[in-house]
Amino acid sequence: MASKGGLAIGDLAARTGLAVSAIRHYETVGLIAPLRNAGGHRRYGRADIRRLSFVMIAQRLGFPLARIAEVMAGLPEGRPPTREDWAGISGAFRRDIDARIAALASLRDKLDGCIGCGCLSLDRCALYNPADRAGQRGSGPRYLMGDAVDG
Amino acid sequence: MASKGGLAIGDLAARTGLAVSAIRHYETVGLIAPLRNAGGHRRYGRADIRRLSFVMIAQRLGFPLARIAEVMAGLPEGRPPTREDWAGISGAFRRDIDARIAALASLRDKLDGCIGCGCLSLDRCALYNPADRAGQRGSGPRYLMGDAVDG
DNA sequence: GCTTGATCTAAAGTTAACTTTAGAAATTAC
DNA sequence: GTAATTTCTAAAGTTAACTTTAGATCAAGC
Repeated sequence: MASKGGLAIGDLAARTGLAVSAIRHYETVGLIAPLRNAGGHRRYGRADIRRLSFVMIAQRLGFPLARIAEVMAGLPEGRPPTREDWAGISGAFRRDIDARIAALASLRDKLDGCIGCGCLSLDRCALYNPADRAGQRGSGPRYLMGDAVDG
Repeated sequence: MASKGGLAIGDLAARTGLAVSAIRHYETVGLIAPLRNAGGHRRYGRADIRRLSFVMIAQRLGFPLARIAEVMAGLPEGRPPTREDWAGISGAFRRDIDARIAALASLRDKLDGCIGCGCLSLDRCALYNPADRAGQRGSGPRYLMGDAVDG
């Protein structure tokens, strides 16, 4: 492992638990920008471990990579990010999480009400309130609130 | 619109707000099983509106179609489901939702703590606690993180 | 110095949940 | 009884987040 010139992608993978292919993918979507050595191999620095850590946390919280990249664009370019930098960008996530929790709780309560009364009909059910139905457009997978559900 | 022999797929789409293509897709994944008329066109009954309603609600709650199909397999085959039938299967979702809310709240608190203290490091951060990491799906070897890395 | 082993790039495959397209047949409207 | 509309099937396209594959090059161990 090259330690003076930075970590090789395999080393970074071992440290973060991510797959090498995943790290390369994060680069293509703009989450990290490693240097290259003479032979064209990627070399990562200490700050990159932290960046990936943050990506992993944000993902667990249910944020798509595009959103994470957006938020991480707020980190400084030249210098390594400080604790304050991280705290700043995580604030944006906090607000999102709080909103998602509230939405989930509200839906749960409505589910109870609707199923309980047996309405389950489009004209009256609170769950169908059009005002509630946020952006439901486009194709591809829908990212709904909360963590991934597994059976 | 054919009303005596059941609803046509377009009528059902109009009533539920779903796209015709989506309804057909739900059939291929086993969520509904309409009859066919002499010409081979799908005919839906009143119970199908309710089934789709439930699917839409469950989806908004973040459940994948496969899971919804699993749960809906608990509905009766021969007779139309009663309110009790629906209440029974929605109970499974309720428990899931409550768990997800709790998980989100816990993650939010840990995010506050971790970012606040600036640790964001694999060895100590509560967010990396392997015990917390529930559904890690997908293929490929996922390492469990635990190796001390950097302070 | 040679043989592994790691990395490189680019492209294609995967899963979920659909949509879009294409050509044909059934239904409805007038 | 046409013309217009709807529906049919099957296949391919879309998005997100990756993984897999293939062929080539770089780096490391002995």
